[in-house]
Amino acid sequence: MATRMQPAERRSAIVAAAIEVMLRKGMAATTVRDVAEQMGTSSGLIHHYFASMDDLLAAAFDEAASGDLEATRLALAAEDDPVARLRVFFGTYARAEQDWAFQLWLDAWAEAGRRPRVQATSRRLNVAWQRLLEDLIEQGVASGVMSCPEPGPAAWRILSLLDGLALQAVAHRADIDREAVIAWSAANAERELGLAAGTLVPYQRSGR
Amino acid sequence: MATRMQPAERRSAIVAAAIEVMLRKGMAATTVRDVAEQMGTSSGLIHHYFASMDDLLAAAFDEAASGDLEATRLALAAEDDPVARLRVFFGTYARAEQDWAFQLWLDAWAEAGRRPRVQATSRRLNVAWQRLLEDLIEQGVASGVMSCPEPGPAAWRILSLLDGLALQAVAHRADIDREAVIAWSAANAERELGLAAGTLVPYQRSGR
DNA sequence: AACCCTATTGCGCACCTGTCCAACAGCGGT
DNA sequence: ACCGCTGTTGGACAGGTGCGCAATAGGGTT
Repeated sequence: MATRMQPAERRSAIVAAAIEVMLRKGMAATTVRDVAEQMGTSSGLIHHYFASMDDLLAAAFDEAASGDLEATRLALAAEDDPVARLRVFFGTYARAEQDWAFQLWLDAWAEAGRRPRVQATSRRLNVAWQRLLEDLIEQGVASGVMSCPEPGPAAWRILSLLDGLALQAVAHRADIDREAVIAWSAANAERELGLAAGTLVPYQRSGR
Repeated sequence: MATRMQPAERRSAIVAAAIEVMLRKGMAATTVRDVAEQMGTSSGLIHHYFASMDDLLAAAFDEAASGDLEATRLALAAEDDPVARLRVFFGTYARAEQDWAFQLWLDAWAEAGRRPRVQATSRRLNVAWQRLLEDLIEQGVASGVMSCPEPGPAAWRILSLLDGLALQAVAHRADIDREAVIAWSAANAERELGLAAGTLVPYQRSGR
């Protein structure tokens, strides 16, 4: 019998195991028994903590994705200048979306139709990312270093671009020059926000 | 007993039924029995024409997605001027990705990990779209109306942007001003290709 | 009209899924 | 040392899955 744990610890242990399995097999293929085996416990235990599979998957996705969001928030707080913050945002967002992370988002979007709580979680986090960038832009506008008539739609467009690039990177499994991609999307954002070229990414590449 | 059909007809009837079900329930939730019921025949019949479920889903996705590709090719052929063609491309691509179509692509990408043939089909079509746009750009450059140092990456970036916008539209179920989105992405492409502002979309909106 | 070929049937098989639950076991308080 | 609360077990259960196969039926040919 597996050693008894405090409810809070056990709960997060289950979530951690679920994340592990999701990354290995994909969200749709993750089963109760897989998670139990990953933890080395019985399958019944999982339903003692989570009312349904939808619950568990939502919690696991939340944990995995919220981590990136918090990491970005933390990195942002370390900077004072709005432009420097924006620069950090591009760096961490692009890194957060790489490899496994974006595949998880894809799974969540596809699964959203069948799993209400996964859908709710995905939507909530999506909005949080947009709000984060929107606030960043508004700070920049307020301090006069940026100009942007509609921070909301602008944030939304910039995120769309980043997501689209991540999507293409996953769709073609081909290796992609991530640095060039970041540079291009940053250059795009510079135009969008009325910043001078090279402000966000000093090391411009060959492409326009 | 369902009326006997010619192999070719029956095969495409099965594919049509599969598409119907996929659109209604999502690719992952589409089962052999669902498709059979949709056709009003027995489930065994499906395996008489398709070796595996992977096969069937790939064929159905291929049929559904290739349709949009061909429609765009056809619309393109009706124009002579490279710029006019590009304008048509933006209109039809944005329309092709709306509603159900993009959800299908999402399903395909998420399912790709578990279904080899779906993965192969998705990749092939993805490349075809990029090639189509790349050729378009090269024609424009050759005739001197566009300037673009790297047509390949440029096409890839433009498609990323369009896909990202569609992604956000699906993720937020919120209604989105599609015309404004098209206008913005077209304006972006104008910069990318050295075209004058308003060349691709005459009716510019409020946003930058 | 007889016949053959094959499209079509409908069920069986083995396996997997989420969920539930009675029994069990170990830790904390008495 | 005892005992009760509850974390944990492991299997039962009903349903669903892709796939295979012997039997059937119906259209085209002779």
